[in-house]
Amino acid sequence: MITDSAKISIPNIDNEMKQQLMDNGTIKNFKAGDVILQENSYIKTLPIVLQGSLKVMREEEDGKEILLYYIKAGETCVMSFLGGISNDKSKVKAVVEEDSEILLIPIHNAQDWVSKYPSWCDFIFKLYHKRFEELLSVVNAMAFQKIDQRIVELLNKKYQLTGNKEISVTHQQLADELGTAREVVSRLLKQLEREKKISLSRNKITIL
Amino acid sequence: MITDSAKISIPNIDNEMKQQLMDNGTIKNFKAGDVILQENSYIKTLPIVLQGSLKVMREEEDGKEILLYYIKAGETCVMSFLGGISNDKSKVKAVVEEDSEILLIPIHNAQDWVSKYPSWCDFIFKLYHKRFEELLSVVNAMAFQKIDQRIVELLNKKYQLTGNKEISVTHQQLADELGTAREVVSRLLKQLEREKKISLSRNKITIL
DNA sequence: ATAGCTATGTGATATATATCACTGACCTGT
DNA sequence: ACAGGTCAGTGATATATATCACATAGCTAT
Repeated sequence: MITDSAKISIPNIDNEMKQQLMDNGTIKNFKAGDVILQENSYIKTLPIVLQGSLKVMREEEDGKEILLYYIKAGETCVMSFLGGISNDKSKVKAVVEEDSEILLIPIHNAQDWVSKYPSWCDFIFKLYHKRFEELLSVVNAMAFQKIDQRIVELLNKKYQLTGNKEISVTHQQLADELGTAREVVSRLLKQLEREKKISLSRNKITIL
Repeated sequence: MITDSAKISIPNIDNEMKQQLMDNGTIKNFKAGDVILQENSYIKTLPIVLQGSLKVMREEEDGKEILLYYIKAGETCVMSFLGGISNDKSKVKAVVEEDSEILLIPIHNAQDWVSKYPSWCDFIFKLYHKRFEELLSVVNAMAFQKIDQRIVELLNKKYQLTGNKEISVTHQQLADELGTAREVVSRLLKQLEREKKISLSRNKITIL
């Protein structure tokens, strides 16, 4: 399958590598809300985000969940990488955040390339490291910060993702991503509005 | 510097690789409590634990901290790996848990070997993955579990580390590792003792 | 325009954990 | 055996968050 080379823009990936990605991968389009990777499912492909973004969540049986990090354009899901190789079931859920175009690479290719192409190996290592630091900051937030600070940081992350100060999200969604209750989020958001840091309307929060 | 080959037992590391480790590494001994890696310090060596164990903590400025995971014999600190390469300051603190013998590898060697020796690359990737999952379980614990459950799991981890049901630890240490207060731990331990799950004495907790 | 749905606002109350204040128990060095 | 330190036990209280219960607001389809 031949895909459009122009679409693949990954930092520090050389042309030979890019050719491999094009020859072996398949491009698919997804809509916001689509689930790319289910918790406890087996992993057969490595998703590389070409456009849009995914969010990766950890989920508890009872439906409670918490946001781990976002996967942006030019990045991939490291959990899929070694998880796929060791034939693990996925321990996380990946959901499309913004409408996305995703390049799916068979997991065995992704593995082979590590020893063949230094730029690929480097790409994977750098991402592992980035995710590791992001997870660390989740741990940090949960251990040392109160929920109001965490809400502010989450809103800022969403702003950075899209560059838009108008964030389309419900209180329930924020509560889910923070692993808390909707009422808690509503109250704290109201407080932030009183402090003139944000303004609230239905399905939308605007950063001031 | 030539070190004793017999001491180096790392799963799936071949002899050529082992020779490299011996030729380029230095063995040092540390006592329980020694700090191997300070938060915010630069990283110049990759520590491989030959005997004993380390614990890796995340620390907040005000002295509050939380346990991330243990590094056991035959393992290394992945945070040091790419952190060292990108010349990052360490975001974690590593403390010797049990008296340890540690092989220190210059960080540039560790990096070079990734492309030269597939077994080394594999070793590093597998560890990244393992740590990733451990961090995930820390996130999980903090998000979804109450402190009493977390104490029980921490005691079990410590038991698995040494194989000894008598655990030498103070309530303060447990509180630090869980990121909570000593009184909270004392009360919950007392409760566990009433339930006949453990028995308490000064500096020691015995799992029943 | 109405019905029905989803999202939000908010009081009341429950619970887990954090903090403060103090006591006594145990250990170590002299 | 005593002094001074560290460790553990525990009441009282404060705080953050979770849960329950309900009211109202805004959107959507007919």
